[in-house]
Amino acid sequence: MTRFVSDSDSVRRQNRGLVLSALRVHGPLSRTVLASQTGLSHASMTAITQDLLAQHIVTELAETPNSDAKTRGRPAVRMGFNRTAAYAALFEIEVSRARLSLVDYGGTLVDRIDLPLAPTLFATIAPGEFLRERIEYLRTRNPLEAKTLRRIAISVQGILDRDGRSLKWSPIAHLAGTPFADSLADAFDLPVTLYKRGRLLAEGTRWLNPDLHDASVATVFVGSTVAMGMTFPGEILGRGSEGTTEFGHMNHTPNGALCRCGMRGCIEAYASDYGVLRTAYSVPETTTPAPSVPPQQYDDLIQRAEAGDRSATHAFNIAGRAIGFGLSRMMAVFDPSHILIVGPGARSFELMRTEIETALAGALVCRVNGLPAIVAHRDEKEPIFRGLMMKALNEIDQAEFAALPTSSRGTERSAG
Amino acid sequence: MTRFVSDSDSVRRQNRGLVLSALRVHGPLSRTVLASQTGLSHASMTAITQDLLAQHIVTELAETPNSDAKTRGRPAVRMGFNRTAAYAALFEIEVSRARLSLVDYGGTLVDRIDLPLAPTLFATIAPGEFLRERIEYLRTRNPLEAKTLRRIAISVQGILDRDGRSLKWSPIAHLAGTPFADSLADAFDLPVTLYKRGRLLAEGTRWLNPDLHDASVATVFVGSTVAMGMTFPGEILGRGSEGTTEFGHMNHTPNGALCRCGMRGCIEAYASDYGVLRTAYSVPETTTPAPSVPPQQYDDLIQRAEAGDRSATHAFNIAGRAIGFGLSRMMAVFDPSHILIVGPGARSFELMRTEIETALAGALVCRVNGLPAIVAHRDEKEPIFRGLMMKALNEIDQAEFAALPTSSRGTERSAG
DNA sequence: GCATTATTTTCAATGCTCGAAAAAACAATT
DNA sequence: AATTGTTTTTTCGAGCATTGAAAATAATGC
Repeated sequence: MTRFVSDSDSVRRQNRGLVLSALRVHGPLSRTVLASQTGLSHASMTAITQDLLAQHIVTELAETPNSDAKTRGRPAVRMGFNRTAAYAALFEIEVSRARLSLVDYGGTLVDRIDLPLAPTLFATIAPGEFLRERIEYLRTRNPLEAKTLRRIAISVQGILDRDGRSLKWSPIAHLAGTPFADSLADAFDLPVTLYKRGRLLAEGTRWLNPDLHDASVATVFVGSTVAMGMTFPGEILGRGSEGTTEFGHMNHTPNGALCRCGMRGCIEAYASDYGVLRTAYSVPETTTPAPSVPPQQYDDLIQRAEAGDRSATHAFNIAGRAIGFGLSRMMAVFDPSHILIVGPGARSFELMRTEIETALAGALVCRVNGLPAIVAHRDEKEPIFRGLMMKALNEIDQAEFAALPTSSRGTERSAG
Repeated sequence: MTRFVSDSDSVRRQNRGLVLSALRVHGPLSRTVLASQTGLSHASMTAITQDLLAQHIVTELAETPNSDAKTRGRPAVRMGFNRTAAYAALFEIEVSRARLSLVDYGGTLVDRIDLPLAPTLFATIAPGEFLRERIEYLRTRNPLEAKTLRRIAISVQGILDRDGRSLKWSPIAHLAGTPFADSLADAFDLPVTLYKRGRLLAEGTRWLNPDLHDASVATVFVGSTVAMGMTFPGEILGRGSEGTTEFGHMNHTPNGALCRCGMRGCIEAYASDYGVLRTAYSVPETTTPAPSVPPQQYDDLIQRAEAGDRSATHAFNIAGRAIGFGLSRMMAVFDPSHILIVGPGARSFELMRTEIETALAGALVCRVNGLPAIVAHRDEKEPIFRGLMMKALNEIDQAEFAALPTSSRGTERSAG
């Protein structure tokens, strides 16, 4: 069932959620602005903010005695998140590194731990155990915040099962198949959620780039892997597995180059760092890819190609072709208005551009709707973190705080 | 904005919609069953059905004096749609034929007109004009029903614009670019909605096959074209353009066989009737496809292949390969639990099965999640009609009848 | 005719929203 | 210093849809 009975409870949840959502998107707002943004009446706005204040979810901002913009009338009091209302622990797990961050309800970083990840690590210690220890450490280092820790959110790479409770496959060694999310949930008695990295990248990029809010966007990561997330117009944050793809492992050429995943002909096998290097150095396509490539080596190749080196430019042409046909094929199913190329490979975008656009031009959807706008952004770390944090905080907003019952307004109503 | 303010109005709309939806899915139900199906209380059920009865949207069924199943207690009175509450005109436009049906609110066919469509027709007469005349004719032939005609729904082939108001491209000659939906809406002052045929096929198949309700399904049409629609678990009917694809025009082979759409290497160019015939008769891939293929010719080829004819089986292998790799590539974006092959080409499914499954087995998603269940269904006309009808009736349910205000219950409340 | 049983309705309470009017808080003017 | 104007925020009563519990209804079985 997707649709449920609606009653006064769901009305309250919906409208409180609307208010928290508006604050999440726009930052601190006055009641009047909040009313017009959400579409609620001023009367309801008063009632809702009174509740949120009483429950210490938001606070009235002590406005700076800002003399530069004096306006007439009663001054607006802006409401902002009470940063101590909740905390979230955010884990970003990648192939060779991990990072654990503690953020407050307002979205400010409180503490952070960086962890290198040896490929053999999870063969030695159970992932759940390892993560539990790190979070425990973070909690002892921040005892005050630990008390109101409300959620653990984890960014992972690979294929999640339908419930999103564990990985069915992952490029991160020895991680798939272990029930680390559930063991963390048990250990800390907190909700734990897994998110696919490529999808967080897409949603995070949009948070950092509000123009993309009314667009449909395919955000492609190009680097040590190839991944893609989709975002749809209007929706602030997709629910469930919406927007996740296995783009990097879409077939490009039947029986083609060997991919790290073990299959043959994946886009990643041509367009990721190891794929491009393999082509450039004429290593046979069926050679098993190394677990990781030194960033320096990849950068050097880009520089060589930019300088005009034949085998290097050829390799990027092949990569662009793979990405281009992949996008062209994806567009038969999802037709975005914008395509973003993000990650280390974005630096080589101009080297791939012609091949990508040529491939796209061969798609009927593109002939009919025109080419989508294609833009490259270098940095991927910031949007991934932002996406993960926004997911976690939004979950607290909607699933926990919006659902809270009224703090018994109007106690002395008995008289009449 | 996707989310809106919730108030008592939206509560009523939601819950009335829930009731109408339950009746649409399960047929006539008693108030008690309706209450447990929707999750609403018996008290609310009484209120809602009273309104629906007063507004002549549903009627109490005069139960047949069914003596075989005597039960104790007050007998349940089942509620069913009032068939005269509304009527919908349904147009199915295809490349060489069109069909106009008049259905009542209960889903019963009232009248139907079949129309052959010459390829030059819409060059002679504006599509909007042609459709208007046919509907006008249907209305004069059914004057009583014409009075409560509430909606016109049209099944088309091709690419719709983002609002779904017109076709940006269509295999139906001279149809794209004409604002026939809007001119019909003006002429009759009624809502007119366009739906993509491949998507209706997917949704209609699910209405006829309730097992598929909790599954994610890719429904592939194989015949004079190749098309695909997606349905998602739980959702009764997808909204907007959800579930539409251009699967038939997904690229299979760069610079490959010429497709009817003018592009090269589309799946359709290999797997549709003209594609298979072209391969079987070794016609060059770059030969312009005929506008349509006699069904007999296609059937003959299937029979020859079934009999073991080499060039015929080869052609179906090529077709299966195109469909298989298309599905494998689609699964990087949408990963269904079931794949349905529907249409004339479904008869040749066994000839394509090995190639399809081999291609799917090469996808990482399939290695991880297992192969989806693949089933063939011959008939496509019934599910398309059913899908179109259900779309139209569901729109009347939700957008019109669920949104109706209360018929002022409890007039004499002033006393107290 | 009366007990039993399942369905449906009635009733009072609850909780949310909303429009209109009032109150509050400040700037500008007299 | 008091008054007026402006904008924000709160208060108040009305309206509406939901709900649980109790009552009414309509049949069967004995």
